[in-house]
Amino acid sequence: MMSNARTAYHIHDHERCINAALQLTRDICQKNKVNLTPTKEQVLKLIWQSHRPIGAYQIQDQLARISRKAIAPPTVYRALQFLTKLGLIHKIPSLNSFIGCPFPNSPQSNLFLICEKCGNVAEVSCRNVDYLLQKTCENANFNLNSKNIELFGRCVLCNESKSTQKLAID
Amino acid sequence: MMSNARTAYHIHDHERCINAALQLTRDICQKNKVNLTPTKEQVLKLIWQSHRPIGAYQIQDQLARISRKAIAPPTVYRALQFLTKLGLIHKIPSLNSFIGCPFPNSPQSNLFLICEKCGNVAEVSCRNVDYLLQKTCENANFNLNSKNIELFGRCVLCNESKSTQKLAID
DNA sequence: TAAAGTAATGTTATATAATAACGTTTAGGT
DNA sequence: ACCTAAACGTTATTATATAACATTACTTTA
Repeated sequence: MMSNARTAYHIHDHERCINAALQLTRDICQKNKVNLTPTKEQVLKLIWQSHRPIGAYQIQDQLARISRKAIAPPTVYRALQFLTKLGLIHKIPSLNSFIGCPFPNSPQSNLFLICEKCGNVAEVSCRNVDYLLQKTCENANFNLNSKNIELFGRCVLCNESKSTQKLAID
Repeated sequence: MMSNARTAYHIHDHERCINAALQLTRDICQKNKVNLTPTKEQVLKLIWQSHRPIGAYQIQDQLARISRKAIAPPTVYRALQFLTKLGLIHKIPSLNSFIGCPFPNSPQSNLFLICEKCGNVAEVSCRNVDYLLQKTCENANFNLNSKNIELFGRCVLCNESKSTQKLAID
């Protein structure tokens, strides 16, 4: 089982998350012989600014501020599509927003642990879950292709500190 | 394990699905002492017209045609919220659309089996999956509240007939 | 280096989904 | 008949996403 819950939900050196994501991204782009342009890299960085998913129009705003010029939605959505195809980011449909994938090379599909209090999202990649869902689908004669698994609840930090809201990242 | 995959993905007497849903709905409204108005009942029927999820604006169109007057989005969204709160319908976030719940009384949360070819969606309610996800969350110190589990693939019918597209309902 | 080709980005407009805020109607209860 | 609360209507707006086409920039080849 792979998970980034330990880091995502605790105070940590987030620069390391960003750098790791960037390095992985460059590797994967090279491997796939696709061009990671400055805009796309910037979008990835913006998505990785925290463990909270971010909406396309928030990205648009921030991108416009950074590049000191107007950015139209298609620019953002193109970058998002590019990164999504490579498995570097995920869309969380119920939040209409996007999050960086901590282990884009994982063969399993991911569960999203979405903290309803602090908004941080961790990913878990788990063979057992994959296997059971596969079996469940087989029972229903359903040929499984892909999954979106969103789990809502409270992360450790938010659970411990009922009253005072602490954020792992802000 | 409860599932409506057998009916949803096969040719069947859909009137029975509709009637069962209506009956359950009336019971549940009575139990909860809430008022199932004609509009809300009509929206439920429209959602249950097939096993394919339907968008709010499709509902709006059809409702307008049936009632021979203009219907504004809030009317539809109010009905959708009402029905959702009672667990009678579900939103499928990745499709921005709504589907009738075949077993609103189930204690487990549901998996959606979404056929990418014919668009029909079946639900599966499964203790094992619930249990495993609960355990997985506990491992991550995550306090699970609710889930949205969307599984994409091919239903039996669409899998068998690779070329000719058959629809269980149309 | 010029021309041609292709990838990336810009631009404009529009489609689609959802909600806010407030006014009006209507069905029961007294 | 009058009051109340729920439901519904109305208007406007916000949020999310994409289509279609123009322009730029980068690459490759002649």
